[in-house]
Amino acid sequence: MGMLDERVLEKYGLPLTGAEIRYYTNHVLSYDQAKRTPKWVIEHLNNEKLLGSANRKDCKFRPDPSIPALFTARNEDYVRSGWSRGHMAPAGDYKYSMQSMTETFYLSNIVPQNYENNAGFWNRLEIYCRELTQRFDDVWIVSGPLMLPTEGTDGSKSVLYKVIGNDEVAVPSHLYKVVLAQRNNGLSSSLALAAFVVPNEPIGFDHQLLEFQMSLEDLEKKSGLTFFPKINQTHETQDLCKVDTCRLMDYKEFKLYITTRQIHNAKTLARLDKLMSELREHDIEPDDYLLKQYESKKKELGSVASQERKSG
DNA sequence: CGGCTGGGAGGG
DNA sequence: CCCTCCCAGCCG
Repeated sequence: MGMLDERVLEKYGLPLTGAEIRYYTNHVLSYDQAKRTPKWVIEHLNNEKLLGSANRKDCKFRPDPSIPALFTARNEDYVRSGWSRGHMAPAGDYKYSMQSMTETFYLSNIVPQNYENNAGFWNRLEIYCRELTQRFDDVWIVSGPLMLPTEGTDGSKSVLYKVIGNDEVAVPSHLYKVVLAQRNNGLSSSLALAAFVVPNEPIGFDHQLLEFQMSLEDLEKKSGLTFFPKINQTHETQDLCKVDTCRLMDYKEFKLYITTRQIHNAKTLARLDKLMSELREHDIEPDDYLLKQYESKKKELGSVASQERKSG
């Protein structure tokens, strides 16, 4: 009887969610076909993987070719929507592989993210995660969106989220990141873990990362996900923020970091001068590395200018 | 590092 | 004609 029912029930198949696990060259994710965003994205980092010359300027955002057209997000959904395309597995984690970096630009790895949050606090959190590879041997990171409920004036709770574009891509209220770091000591190893939940809004330099730490259990309850299920429960997992800094760059450190890269990418001498004067305005002392980049770029652009004068 | 926009070239 | 691509230039 039961067997017969099953056959009848499944005669034309059971509903599919599209949430099956999807494998890419160096990241893995589960996709939400209704929200047009990932549910979670996992990646692995070590110090070697951060070396290389893959460049995000050679990449472009595009629909994930493996996701059915009916369920995919498109660039038009994001452009002029008021929301930026925020990577979950960051492009900057894939300097070693052009193919891997290209795949992070698939919209299956992207959520609508507040511009300032993306370029600022979240960016600094990603930089901190990369920095962990200097002090740990292996780092695993799971990132994704959350829609957390808010409480109304009558005490009732509801989940309310915006959707953008014709494909109605869901805008998350928060983003989470679970960071697992392993240090090898000969035959044994130690684990440290922390979970962070960050509001999808501008977060200034007056906030510390620790303010956004959440216990793994609480995040699991809110997200409906079980993270790193193969961690041995009897093995002690330390609080990452007790064994490491969980400190993000402050304003001056960040400005110096950004300006160094802007100098590296500068294409005119006027731009170069502007960047240097901005540093002075903000009372930020250039370090040796920045000055070296500056001198090198100044020489390069100077010679280009003289070449153009000769040919023109 | 994280992003967006405008304009021009070129193909259908 | 429109659309796509690429590049310059811009911002935090």
